[in-house]
Amino acid sequence: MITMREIAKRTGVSVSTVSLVMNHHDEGRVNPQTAAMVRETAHKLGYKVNPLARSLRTNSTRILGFISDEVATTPFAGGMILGAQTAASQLGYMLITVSTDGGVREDDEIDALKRYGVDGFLYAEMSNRVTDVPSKLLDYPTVLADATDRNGTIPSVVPDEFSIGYDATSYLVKAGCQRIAYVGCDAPGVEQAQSGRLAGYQAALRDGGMPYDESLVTNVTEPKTAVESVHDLFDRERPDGFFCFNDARTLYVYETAARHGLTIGKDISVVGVDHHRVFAETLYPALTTVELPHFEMGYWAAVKLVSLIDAQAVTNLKPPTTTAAIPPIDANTPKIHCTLLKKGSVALH
Amino acid sequence: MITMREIAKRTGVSVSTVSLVMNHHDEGRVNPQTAAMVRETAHKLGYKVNPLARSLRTNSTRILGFISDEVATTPFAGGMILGAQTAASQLGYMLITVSTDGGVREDDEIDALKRYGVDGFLYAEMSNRVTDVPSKLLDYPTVLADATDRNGTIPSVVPDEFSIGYDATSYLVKAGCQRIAYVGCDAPGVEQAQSGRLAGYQAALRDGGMPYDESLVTNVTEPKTAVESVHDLFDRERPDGFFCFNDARTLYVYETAARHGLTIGKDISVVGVDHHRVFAETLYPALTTVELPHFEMGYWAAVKLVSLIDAQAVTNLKPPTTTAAIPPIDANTPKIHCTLLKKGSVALH
DNA sequence: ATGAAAGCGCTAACAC
DNA sequence: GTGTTAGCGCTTTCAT
Repeated sequence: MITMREIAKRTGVSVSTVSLVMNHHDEGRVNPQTAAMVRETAHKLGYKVNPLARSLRTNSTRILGFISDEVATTPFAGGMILGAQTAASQLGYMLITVSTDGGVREDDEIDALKRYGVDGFLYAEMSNRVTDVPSKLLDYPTVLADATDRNGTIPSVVPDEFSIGYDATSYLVKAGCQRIAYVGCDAPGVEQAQSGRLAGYQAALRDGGMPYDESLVTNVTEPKTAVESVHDLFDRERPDGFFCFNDARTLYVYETAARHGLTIGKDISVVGVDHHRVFAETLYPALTTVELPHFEMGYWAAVKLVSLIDAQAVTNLKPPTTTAAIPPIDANTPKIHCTLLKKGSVALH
Repeated sequence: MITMREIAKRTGVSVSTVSLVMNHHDEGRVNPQTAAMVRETAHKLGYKVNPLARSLRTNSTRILGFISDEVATTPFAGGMILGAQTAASQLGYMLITVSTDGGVREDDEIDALKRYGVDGFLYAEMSNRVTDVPSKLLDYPTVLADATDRNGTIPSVVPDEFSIGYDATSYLVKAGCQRIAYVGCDAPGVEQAQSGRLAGYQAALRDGGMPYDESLVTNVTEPKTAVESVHDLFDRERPDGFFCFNDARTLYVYETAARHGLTIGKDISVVGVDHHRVFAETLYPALTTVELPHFEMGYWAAVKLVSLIDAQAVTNLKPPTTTAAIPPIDANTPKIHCTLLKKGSVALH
């Protein structure tokens, strides 16, 4: 490992001078010539600051803690983690991810993260909900992802549920569907997503000049009765378009369609939120999907968190290439409390 | 933050004594009375060692680096991460996870991890393959998960592919199937999995007193032609049992079955490897699944890595409750080079 | 403009 | 048995 002392020795200056230069605190304090030399040898030797040693003095590790459960059970956690990691990496931070499933106690994990000196926390849910932030986080900078704080005091990043419903339904309207059904979800915990998407569905119908008809809406909870109720919807209403709350509900529709001998993309149109990639990629290219912005939520939550920790670190951040589809948000986006993000990608086929 | 100095002051001893006690180096060096006092006040004050400060002296952070790509694109990464994190947590280590998709350069991430002082690396693939370990890892303790090193020098943990094929097929034999098909995969990169599972399939047929018939095997590569070839297999061979290489291939079979008006669990039996949870949970309870031991691979890879770093840290480890299904492996399992793991859970319905 | 020195929390060799 | 001391790599105050 190459240290400041090393490059001080080689340059013939003191460690403090090197420190000043390496931290860009040399403006008007260090001779530009000296500074240049220091920088040069540092670069030549491939010097990198030891963040752990630094943290001993500064009380700042540039480590972010990412907490969530369900990492092992949903395919969506990965996107959020990757988004958060991408932002962290761009800002010179590191991400430590812990999941609290697997029998690991949440409070213990938080303690462990604190021991490792994280500068702040990302607390992520895997489905937009109102949540209680663990009290152990309250004394640290914390940002929620895919959830909002019940008390409204913690900044959070959530998807634009209304737009998801609106865009999906508009797509079906434009596709020429006459009888557009909504296969929703009234399970507890997802009220935010359900109501937002339903409202978007209704608005898109209205803007498309179509009436809102309650009998075209079925809210599915129990897997057991799910196929039945969708089957029922098919028989009763003969919809020609379906907006599905999530992957499971898309499956119900597909199953029912197959049993009725109907082909998606020909006889009926389906737009599903977030269904598993394998469907669209390998089997049902005629399915249209609205992807939840998991990557983007992770990304902007991390940006927000870093801005809380060190406001000026966030200047000159360039948004990630992978999120070309998100609307032009400036570096000072994530507003406090509730930032709306939307991936405008209703894929056309 | 409560430091050693603090508890030294309170107890009236020196910091070094506290250090000795807290590191269990007091045996025969520190008066048991004093030791007890130290321990007591440490406990009372909730003292926790600062691993970062310690690492400055010891060159050991007790942080493990977990590297993989595809965290955002496969639903399986989460299980491995959780397994690794669980083991790390049990052994007093922390896990920093980085993924190299998202445009982040692998070498850069490795450098970053080194800067943060990781003691070793877990390098994970999302499908059992022969891989080249990045040269940047060669000077650190490293363990592969779901992959083997091309040079055979790096320890690795992989699934027992043969048993997967054998168990799945045996299940179909026991279920009374007469014509058992294998829907395999001959895409490049998964040769290990494909050949192992195929061999298991053949062995189970043999042991079941059934002939191996090549025309019952179809190896699917291209999604485009996939449904066709499975359709073809249905028409040509009229199998009554299917062993499917992975979730996509299970889907092809389900699709084809639906189109033929056949019901899984009634007309035909299907055993699929690792298909998405949502299938079994919400729609097709009659599907039988063999789950790849992602959690276990992550878990044992981490155990192995820690044993490389600090052999005696691994004593008195108790295996995680979540892996009750894995065979009784002792703490000294992961053998060097190639440890075979198997989740013996062919779920019966 | 630069360096000496102190100290972050901890470990370990060495004295007493 | 226990304390003193030095030092890990870095930042920062204070002399010079």
